Amino acid sequence: MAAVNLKQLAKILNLSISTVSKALRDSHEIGDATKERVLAKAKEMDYTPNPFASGLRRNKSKTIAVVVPEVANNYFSLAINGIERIAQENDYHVLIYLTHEDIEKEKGIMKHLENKRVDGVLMSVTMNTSNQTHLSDFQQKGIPIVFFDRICNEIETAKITTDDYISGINATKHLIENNCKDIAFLSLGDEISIMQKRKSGYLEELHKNNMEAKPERIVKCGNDDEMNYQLVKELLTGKNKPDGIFASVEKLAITTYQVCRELNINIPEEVKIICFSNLETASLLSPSLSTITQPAYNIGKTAAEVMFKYLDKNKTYIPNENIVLQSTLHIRESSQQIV
Amino acid sequence: MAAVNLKQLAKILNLSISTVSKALRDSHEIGDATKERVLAKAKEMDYTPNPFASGLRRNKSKTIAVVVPEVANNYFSLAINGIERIAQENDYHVLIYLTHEDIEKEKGIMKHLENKRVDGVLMSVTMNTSNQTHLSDFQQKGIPIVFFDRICNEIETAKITTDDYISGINATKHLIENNCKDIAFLSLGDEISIMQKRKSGYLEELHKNNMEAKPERIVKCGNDDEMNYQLVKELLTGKNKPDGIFASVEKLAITTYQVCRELNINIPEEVKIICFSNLETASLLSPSLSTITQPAYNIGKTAAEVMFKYLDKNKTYIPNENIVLQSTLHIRESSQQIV
DNA sequence: AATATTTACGCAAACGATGTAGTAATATTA
DNA sequence: TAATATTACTACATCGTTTGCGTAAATATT
Repeated sequence: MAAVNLKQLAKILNLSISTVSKALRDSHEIGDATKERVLAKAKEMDYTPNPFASGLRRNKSKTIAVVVPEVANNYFSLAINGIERIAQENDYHVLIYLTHEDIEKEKGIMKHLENKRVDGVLMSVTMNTSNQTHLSDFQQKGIPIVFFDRICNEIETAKITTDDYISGINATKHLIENNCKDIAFLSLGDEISIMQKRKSGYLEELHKNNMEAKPERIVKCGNDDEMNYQLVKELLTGKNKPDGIFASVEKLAITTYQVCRELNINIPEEVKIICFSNLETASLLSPSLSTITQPAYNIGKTAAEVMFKYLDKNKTYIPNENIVLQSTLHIRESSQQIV
Repeated sequence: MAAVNLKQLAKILNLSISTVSKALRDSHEIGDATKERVLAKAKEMDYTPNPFASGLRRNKSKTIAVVVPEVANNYFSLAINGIERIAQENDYHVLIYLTHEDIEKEKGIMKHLENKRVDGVLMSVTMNTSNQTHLSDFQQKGIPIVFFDRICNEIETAKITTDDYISGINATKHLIENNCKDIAFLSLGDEISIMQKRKSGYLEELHKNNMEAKPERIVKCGNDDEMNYQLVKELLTGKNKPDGIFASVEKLAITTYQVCRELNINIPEEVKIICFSNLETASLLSPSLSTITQPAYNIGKTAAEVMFKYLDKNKTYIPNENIVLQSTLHIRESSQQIV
């Protein structure tokens, strides 16, 4: 029942503990015959090294943490998929922590991780993470962080993102080409990097087309779905409503669909919609939803690969590096002018 | 930079290591004044115990593992959400492992976990997990397992499920009431418990209505989406197609929607569809999708709660217990007769 | 005042694996 | 043949915490 350890193995084999340990790690100090004997017995007795003992001794946890706002989210769950794949390939374990967009929870989690429980952290920060001292403090402890998607520019390390600015331009351009004259941008807080970039693209493209960027057309949504619903409803109620909506994240597009359904607003006739999304059912929606789709799986995969590139070399310091993957534009019914 | 440990704390406080350790754990052996002094200094120096050292000493990892087929799946991601919540409340960490429906991967993961890396495992087995010796072997090592959703009946422990049999009956009944005469069941392998129960409900209700259960109407799908697409396409091609489809899992319903779109089959006019699903956008699909929705978050939450109930008492043996939560039927357009 | 008890702390042995330093025995070389 | 190198192993300290036991001083009991 109890797990077998080196001591027991050594006694049975009539060898010393260190010999057995070295034999299992294929050390040159041990003769081939002995190695085979040890390996066979170890397999027979189903020996696996105690991770706490070796972790303590070697100061390696063989574990990385993934810190994300949500998991019940198509983007993040795909990213986790990619991360887990690479971690398994590297014989690493993956701890998962959810912040639920709560900056205090994020701080608490980082505090919990400071004591060498993990060899590295892959993270996407909270929409409220403006101050990042808890992250730089964390780095000071000698544990590397790699950011993906929601990055923290002020922290020096590798950052995996998508071409949010270009995508913001393209999405806006597409709406304009489909005859939108008054485009609203549904944002998710101002703090985070991706919002700023997506919004910049939106503003830049409006500017390029000599369209006015009205402040009231930038709707700052948050983590409260009910409140978001009200905000979008306000936006779409009454005469003076926009004829195009660029939702910066998937859930805001879904909210918009729900509002339109309630208010009996026809998409795309009255208002056209496009959004960042990894929704599998985008093409099955009514109407099918135009999306900018991020390579979520690859983002996670890449983030993990970069992390292991440094962990393998026992480097705890990761220099600044920006890896940008491309999103793809999927034009569907929700954003197209009816001809 | 390097994390502070007990030895350093003790030296600074001019106390022995054991006194510091006991003070931090609020032992009665230590005087109040000393305790305060230690606590203050520990906080000041940002001390946190090394998890490997205490894990090794106490034989406790403060970690549970979640083993599931997928994470990019609305059901499992919600369940993980619930699990993570309870784990955080109990000051536990959550390791995540994905089997991708691969029984060999499942075996490998369990082997990895045998060495006391975790205090307990919450799992939903692979669709191919028929033989469960790797699970009973695992239990023998003294680490408790709690199953949720995809349970393993042969293993004695707590199991959290939903009322799949009743739901199977209700879904089938609903299709029959909406005039379906020839209902197909899209299954995901025969091995797993939930499939058997859902199918039993389906068969039972057919029987009750004196409807023939044709073997060719039970389509055994798998993990390969492309192949599933072909299977569903075959089912729906030609004259002799069913007029109702009961998809046992969400992704098969989505596949069915896609096939119907390609073949220009009208839902619900030509074929009615209902499925088990936690899809957030079910009501926004075209047509909106009728679902049996499982309380995924609560299932995860309950599984974790049961686990901690035993872990708190240092019990590694969890007796058989079946906790059944109720799913809810959401009737939408895809399954209703047009009047 | 003598003894018993409590309080408050330190010592040292674990937990299991790892790696350095040491030691016989054998092999190689001058 | 003696000196040196190599091989194949063992002993032991170490990682950072925890915890049973020991003990001196303070307090309580008779």
